[in-house]
Amino acid sequence: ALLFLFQLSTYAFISSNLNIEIIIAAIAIVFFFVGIYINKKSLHTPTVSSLEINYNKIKELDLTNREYEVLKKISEGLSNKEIAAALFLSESTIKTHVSNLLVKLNAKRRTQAVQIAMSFQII
Amino acid sequence: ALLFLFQLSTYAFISSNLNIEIIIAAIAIVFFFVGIYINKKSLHTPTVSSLEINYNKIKELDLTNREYEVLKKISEGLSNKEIAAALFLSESTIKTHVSNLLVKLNAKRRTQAVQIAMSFQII
DNA sequence: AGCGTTTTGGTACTTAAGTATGACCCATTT
DNA sequence: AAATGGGTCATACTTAAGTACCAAAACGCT
Repeated sequence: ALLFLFQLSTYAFISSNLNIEIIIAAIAIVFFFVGIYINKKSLHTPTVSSLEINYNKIKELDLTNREYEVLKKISEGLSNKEIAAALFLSESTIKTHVSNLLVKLNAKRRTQAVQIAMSFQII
Repeated sequence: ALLFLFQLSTYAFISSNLNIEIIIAAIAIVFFFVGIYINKKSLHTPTVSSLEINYNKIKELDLTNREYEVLKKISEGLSNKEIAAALFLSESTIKTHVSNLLVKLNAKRRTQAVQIAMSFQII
């Protein structure tokens, strides 16, 4: 893509009879933004990795889909009743999931579960 | 600086008798790296700020020192009893602080308080 | 069809969290 | 000296959270 852009620039210069300054400016601007684009791509990998979810860890912890869904809702600050309403389930079911969740995350409380989940980068 | 670079490019082209492709390539490369540099500068500011604590927001929320200390302990996943032990206070005192904290953060639960505090970047 | 797991839900219980109110101490401000 | 704000702690109460145990429906898999 870069090579194509470069060849396009050369061709545009040879074939056109535009002002030299304008051609140079155009090339400069294009490659300026190409630089920005490439840089953003390469930077996003390490930057986002700290925000990316470690799916392997989720499997390693043996969290089921529902348990993980509940975990995310807990981290959003929802009560069991609110989670139940959000997922169209009974509060009993949420309590079951939460209880299993705490065991798997080795947490005593939901607040600690959130803390542990963040340290594992699974939320 | 950018304008200077641009003018330098134009001057280099006019005064030299180098191959056109080489000139274009040189300009492309230079501005490509200028783009990377500018992008890195502008990206680094918000990246770091997302990890910094917004002390103005703490004042704005009218949180006292103790309330803020308790908030941090809550975010670490500690129970009221554990916070009391950590700060050498009674559980009653912690409950008072937590209650005031929830009002000031407009939260219904401690988990929500953590979520709100994170969104305000005060923890 | 049978097996294991997931998901769901219930009852009964204990513990933690959160609210409301009042009181006291201490330092700072008026 | 009196008022103010921060911090401490208590009692009494309500609500939420969490545990233990059980049971059944639902799902994927061989």
